[in-house]
Amino acid sequence: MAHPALTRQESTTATEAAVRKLKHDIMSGVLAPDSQLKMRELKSRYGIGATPMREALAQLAAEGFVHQRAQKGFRVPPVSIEELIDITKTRQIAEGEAIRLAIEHATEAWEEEIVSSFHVLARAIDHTKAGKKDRDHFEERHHRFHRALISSCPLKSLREFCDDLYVRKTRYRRLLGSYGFTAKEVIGEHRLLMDAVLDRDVPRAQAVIRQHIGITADVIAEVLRAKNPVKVTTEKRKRAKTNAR
Amino acid sequence: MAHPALTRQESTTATEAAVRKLKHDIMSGVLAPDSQLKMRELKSRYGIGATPMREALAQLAAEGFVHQRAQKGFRVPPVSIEELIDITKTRQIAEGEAIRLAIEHATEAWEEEIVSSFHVLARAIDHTKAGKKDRDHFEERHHRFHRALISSCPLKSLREFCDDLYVRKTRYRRLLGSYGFTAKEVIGEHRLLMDAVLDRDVPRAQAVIRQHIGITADVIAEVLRAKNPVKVTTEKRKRAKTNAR
DNA sequence: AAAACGAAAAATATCGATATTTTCTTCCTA
DNA sequence: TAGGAAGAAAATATCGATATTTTTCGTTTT
Repeated sequence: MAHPALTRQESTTATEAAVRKLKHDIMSGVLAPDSQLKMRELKSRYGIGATPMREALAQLAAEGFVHQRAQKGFRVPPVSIEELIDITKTRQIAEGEAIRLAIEHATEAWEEEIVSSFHVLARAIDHTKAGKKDRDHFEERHHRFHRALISSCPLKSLREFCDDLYVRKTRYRRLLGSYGFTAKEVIGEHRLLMDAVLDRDVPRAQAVIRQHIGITADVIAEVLRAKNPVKVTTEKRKRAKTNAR
Repeated sequence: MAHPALTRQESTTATEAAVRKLKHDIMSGVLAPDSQLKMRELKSRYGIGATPMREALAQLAAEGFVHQRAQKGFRVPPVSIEELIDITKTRQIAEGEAIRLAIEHATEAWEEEIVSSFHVLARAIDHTKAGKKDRDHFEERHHRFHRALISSCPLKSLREFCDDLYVRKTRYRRLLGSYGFTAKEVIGEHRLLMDAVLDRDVPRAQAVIRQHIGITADVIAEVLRAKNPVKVTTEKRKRAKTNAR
């Protein structure tokens, strides 16, 4: 049976489980940016064989969560301020359009989901103590709220694009641990968003979302720059036993 | 190169070759929409083992070129008018923004690439006889021209999104074989695009690109509807020996 | 007959071992 | 002593076989 290292949830495939866990480990920074992903380590870490491990890597490579070079294996993508800026500006455009469409196609269910996801988010922010588990807890609710804002946008491709950009940016946010906003400020920011959208004020909603996306990125970029003045790329390292669970 | 089954190009991995060929076969309609992709057949068709085949499928599944269901294997994605419309509208928005940015960041190299890719495209259209090889030839040049239009847009994420939408729409175009435009009309359409962009007239360029994207989609949708009044999804079928080469 | 059951067959998912390529060491040479 | 083969070690990519799950198709039961 399959139980070696980590529990494989029932009715789920080994590949799926590996994708989920590997993605999480990359997003949360457990696996450092630019570090090499060696088959040996991955296999034992996630307790599966080469085939599903490789399949998971291929899938994540296609989504951009890992980089691949023929015959050179896989690595965690590096982070760069340039990419953060690119993601941010693109997201300001895409999400601006998505919010406009969402408001133009407003429904009651959409409003309800915004209100309730905001409530849950605000509560999570208040209770968060920056613990590891808490972080996942917060991120899940934060993601849900942002998805809710544009959920009534009828263009699926556009919604998915926004979601992709959201996720890619989240990686940057998470790699920094906490970043100087108080709970009150964070809640306030999101309340502004909710209010503008629920008022169905398109220009204001667009302005607020653009500002929200921009200000967060600015802070992240600043911290990134401070951490690593010139190159962000992590230095070579023999092993990362520390992270090896 | 690119022979029937085997012939793995040097310095290329088996997986990469499989990805390339499988993607082509799906895009060009050699593998019918909604048909099941059986490992046995795929392995022999592309002349590789299970591991790289599976890896290729996983990669294409992440990009949306094949669908996957746990324990049920892989299939060619179905086509639907709804998806075509979704892609079209989203692309009108995304490409409109990308063209605006491209014009705002115009460079000489950008203009040159537009002019030369247009020239090559026009020539290809004139010479095309709708043969199989010719189709690939035309598509390559058509793709190049559309990439050129937005190549000076500084937002990589946005450019890539446009490209993704372009490719997804191309599948619909290709699945229809030819569709009632004369060579002169097609060239004229693209010349309008080129002129508007080179004049650096943002509103006009946006209008033309939106119209260009929309009109093509309208024609495709019409043909699709005619072909398959109710459901587009292909009927079940035991085997597709015809295609199995 | 329709539903329900249960092997047998087929297809998917996974593993362990092997072939291939890259990287690292060591030793030789100019 | 820097440069560079040559061989060893490590890592990647691939294959063939096996375990697991789904599908098929007679057969039985109501």
